Amino acid sequence: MTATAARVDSRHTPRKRAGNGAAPRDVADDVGLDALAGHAGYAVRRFQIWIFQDFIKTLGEVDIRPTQYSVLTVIGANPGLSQMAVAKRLGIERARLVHLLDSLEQRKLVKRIKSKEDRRSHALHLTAQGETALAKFKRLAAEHERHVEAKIGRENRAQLLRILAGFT
Amino acid sequence: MTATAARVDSRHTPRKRAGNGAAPRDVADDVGLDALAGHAGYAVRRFQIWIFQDFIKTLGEVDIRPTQYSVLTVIGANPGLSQMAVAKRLGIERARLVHLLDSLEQRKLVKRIKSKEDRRSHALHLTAQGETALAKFKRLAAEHERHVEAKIGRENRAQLLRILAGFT
DNA sequence: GACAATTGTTGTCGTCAACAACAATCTTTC
DNA sequence: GAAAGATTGTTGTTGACGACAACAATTGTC
Repeated sequence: MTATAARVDSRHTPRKRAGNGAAPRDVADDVGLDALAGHAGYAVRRFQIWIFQDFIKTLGEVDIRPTQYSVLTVIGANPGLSQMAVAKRLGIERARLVHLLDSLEQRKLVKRIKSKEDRRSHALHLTAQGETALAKFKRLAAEHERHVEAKIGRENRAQLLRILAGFT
Repeated sequence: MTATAARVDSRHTPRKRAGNGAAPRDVADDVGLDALAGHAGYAVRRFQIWIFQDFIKTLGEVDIRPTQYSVLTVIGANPGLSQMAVAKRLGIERARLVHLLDSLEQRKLVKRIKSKEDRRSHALHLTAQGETALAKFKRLAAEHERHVEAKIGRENRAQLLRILAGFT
């Protein structure tokens, strides 16, 4: 007689599964989500939460979050970019990028160099320390990608990247 | 992969705008993102931002955000659930659900009914008003899904749902 | 040279996830 | 049956993040 809270008051509960007489194992296991099953946004949101948590955990030893990683990667691949260019490319506000760069600059990973051509802007570069650090970050990120493969399957991950290639 | 990756090629198409404002397609278009192209998390994040913005915009006339919609849908499909059960099923904190329900209850869409079996918990139900409102929300959400199809293709959307079915 | 636009910066506001603490209420254990 | 422990709803804080607005310095345009 332990199924007090676990048993859903099934007076008005619509029949979702036919004849499933199994005992409820956990509270939310027999809660139907049928209406949400067909929504792409919900699935994508849940997946994105999972993938970010794994990224944060996998890169936890170096204390790098996904947004920081993307900033470092873009700067590493395109040295000398302005803050505006980086923000526009990554789809983040330039106001937000200020704080991100403050943090990364304090950690001696990037440096802002006053541009000669346009004295309003800063040319962004990785420090030497930042380059070696980014190499390590990339190895950990590759490990994270393997976690993704293990989670959804190698072929499915490839299809996902193909489907969403237009958003990068 | 070292510092030689300064690949801001000479693809400078100097299409300078006329004195008119707002020509957002110049600075970042030729910035290489090669390193991020293979990262599933980045593509998923960008896609999730797009899909949420379209959802918020499409359901803007009724002022319903994705999380609110998911809460209403789950309650509508499973009346009498406790807050704990809803939170666990949707993967949101029960602390967060409190504010969400406060808002939805103020709008007369849901009601908390003190449970008789477990006087700590609340049984969640849609109001009559909430049920008719949810029907409208679902029509708008279906319209949003058509936007997704138009964006990534009907077949790709179906594959996406299949790949991410385990996360719902 | 006057005027508009851009860049980096600072600030505020609201959303969201992650915790921590608490009172009220079960549940377990002795 | 009472004490100890766990659960539920609630309040609060913290930090990451997106959106916006305002500002000084600088650049471009007329």
